[in-house]
Amino acid sequence: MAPKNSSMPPRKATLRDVGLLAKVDPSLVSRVLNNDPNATASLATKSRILSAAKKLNYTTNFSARNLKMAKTLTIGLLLPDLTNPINDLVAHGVQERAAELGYGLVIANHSDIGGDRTISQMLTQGHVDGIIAFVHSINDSLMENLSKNSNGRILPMNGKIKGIESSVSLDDPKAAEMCVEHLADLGHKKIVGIFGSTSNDSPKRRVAGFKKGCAKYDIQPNIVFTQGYSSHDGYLATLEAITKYSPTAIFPSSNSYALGTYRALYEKKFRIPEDVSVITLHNSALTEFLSPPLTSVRLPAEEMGKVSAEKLIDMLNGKQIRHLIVDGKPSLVLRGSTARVNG
Amino acid sequence: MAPKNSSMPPRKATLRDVGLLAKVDPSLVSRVLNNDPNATASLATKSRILSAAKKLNYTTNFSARNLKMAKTLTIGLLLPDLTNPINDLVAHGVQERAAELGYGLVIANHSDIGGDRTISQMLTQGHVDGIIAFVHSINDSLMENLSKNSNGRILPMNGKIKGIESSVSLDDPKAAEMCVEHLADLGHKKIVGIFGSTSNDSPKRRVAGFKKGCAKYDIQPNIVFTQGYSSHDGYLATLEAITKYSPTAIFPSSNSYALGTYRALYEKKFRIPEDVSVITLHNSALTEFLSPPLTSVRLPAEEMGKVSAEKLIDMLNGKQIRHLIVDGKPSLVLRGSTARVNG
DNA sequence: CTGTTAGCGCTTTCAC
DNA sequence: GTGAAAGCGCTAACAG
Repeated sequence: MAPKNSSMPPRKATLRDVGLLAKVDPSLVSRVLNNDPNATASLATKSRILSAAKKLNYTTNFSARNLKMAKTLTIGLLLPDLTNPINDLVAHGVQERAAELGYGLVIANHSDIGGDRTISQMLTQGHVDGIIAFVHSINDSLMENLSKNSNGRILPMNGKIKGIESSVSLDDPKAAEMCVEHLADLGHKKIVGIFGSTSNDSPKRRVAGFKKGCAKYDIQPNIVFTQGYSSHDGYLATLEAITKYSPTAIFPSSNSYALGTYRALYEKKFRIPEDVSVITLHNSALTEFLSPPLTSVRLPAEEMGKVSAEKLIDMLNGKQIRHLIVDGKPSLVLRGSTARVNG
Repeated sequence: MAPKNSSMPPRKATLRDVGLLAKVDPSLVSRVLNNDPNATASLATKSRILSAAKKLNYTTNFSARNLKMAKTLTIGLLLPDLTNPINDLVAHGVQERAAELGYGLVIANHSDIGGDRTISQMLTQGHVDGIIAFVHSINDSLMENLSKNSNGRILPMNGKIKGIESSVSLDDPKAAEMCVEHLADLGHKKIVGIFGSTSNDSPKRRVAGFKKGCAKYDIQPNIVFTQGYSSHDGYLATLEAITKYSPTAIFPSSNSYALGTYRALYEKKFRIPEDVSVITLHNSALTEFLSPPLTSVRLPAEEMGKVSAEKLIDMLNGKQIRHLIVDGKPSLVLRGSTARVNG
């Protein structure tokens, strides 16, 4: 109504403003608004404060609170990229559990220019209290340093990192083994697995499961290793797999690889699953919508997000976390990309 | 070496600590470290300060700085989900330009539980100075409110939002038109476009381009509208398109839709491109790796990210931004999903 | 039940 | 060229 000195933001309300309006001290406002348990206010004042806060549209200034409390109640999630469909599941899990525990979440991805800097700044400059880092989002040794410099406020997810004592992972070995079992049940003997370098923990564990499964059925454990983790790497590896092993089944160990596998088989005019069966790890929107839909072994990715959030926050509260595997057995999701072997 | 009172974090160094070590006042340290132009320090002191800072591993406490300066030098990017492959491009663009301008970036996605709250909190609680919001990440009217309550520190990206005076978009109409042109050039007459509700700006503009293209070639502009924006929606729409129009070409207007289109055609045993051609908007890792690779019209998604970052920061500095379209003509990326019409 | 006090770490006049 | 002082908005003892 009154002609305010328009266009310029009416300075955000502070605790002091609320206190003035409610005729109480700012500190009391603080206590009431935060439901401080060891501070009891009369119902009358409480409601006066609450309505004053609402009227003034008060919201906490987090810079001030963070400065005072020397923490941000926010955690970060570092992802290698934004394209992998399981990121969405993981992020959802992290967000949900973090929120339950009173923490906010920010996401960063390392395809960002200067992502290394970005991520370490998030920590050292007090944007977040700790970080959940999808393995290999950034250089392992960088991660190790960061962890050391930050008193271990980094939790590797989906695999271990050398030099860091904590991690949250899934039962990748079991899942990889199940992939082989499924193929073996369909009569496949000529199987090729596609994996990243075993100098990294996650591929190493998947390879182990793959080999175990192969051994069980007396199958030759053929493996093609990739340079990186992209669909293009999966594509190249598949071409190599075809020429080298003439397989009846291929096991690209990630969704990204699988996309490349489909492409290579298409190019070389192999039909899926009539000529070659394909199976991968992790069920997702992608496996559901590929043509043919991609048979996969489901892993509890969202649950991994939840557990990670919980454990990181435990760590921030001084608890020691070791390496742990998220509960929940992998399960086969039968779609259209696997079939009984020909002949 | 020295047995530090282990395990507990050695309190982070502050400006005071650096000042003490360098024998100068904290305020001088601040000026030097920030290259304050109206403060000249002798070379000697300057170097003493710099080395002290390095020795103590000093980093700015952003909570304190933000509190003092009443801004965070951080912007937020709100995405509808983490699965759409163009997000990666957009995020990269935003990050790069923001960094150039001295701003950090945090990402949030609305598949997050309580994402509405999350995102508005980012703003009102001072985590970020402003937000770039991919359209329809959150409810439009919520976005409008948020914009009003935050003095317009929200910039819609990839389409307009009713009630908000600024936005950054791409030339979707032109791109949609080019899709039709390409199909027409190949002799297609029975084309179906798949679009979201035209009550939203982005689909509306794509539909306009589609119709314009059809008119130019005297083609019937058949359209199937979707409920949402997922692959599943694209799948359902494609089934409808097939039964209703028996098309020789389909134009799913997004990558997500296209995945569903592929799936539906596969299920119904239509071959791509022999029986039905498919073309979509936005070139990405997905279009490259689908089988067959998906012909698309490339739009400068990363550039849209850059421009958005720049314009949002302009807004934060008080400049008025209207609705603008990012420069850069769309271009056809020929892959394997389109072919001359049969017969 | 409520107010007073102090200070988190930083930037910014204003002195000298 | 450098220091002193004040204060951003909040919370946490401690009083009363």
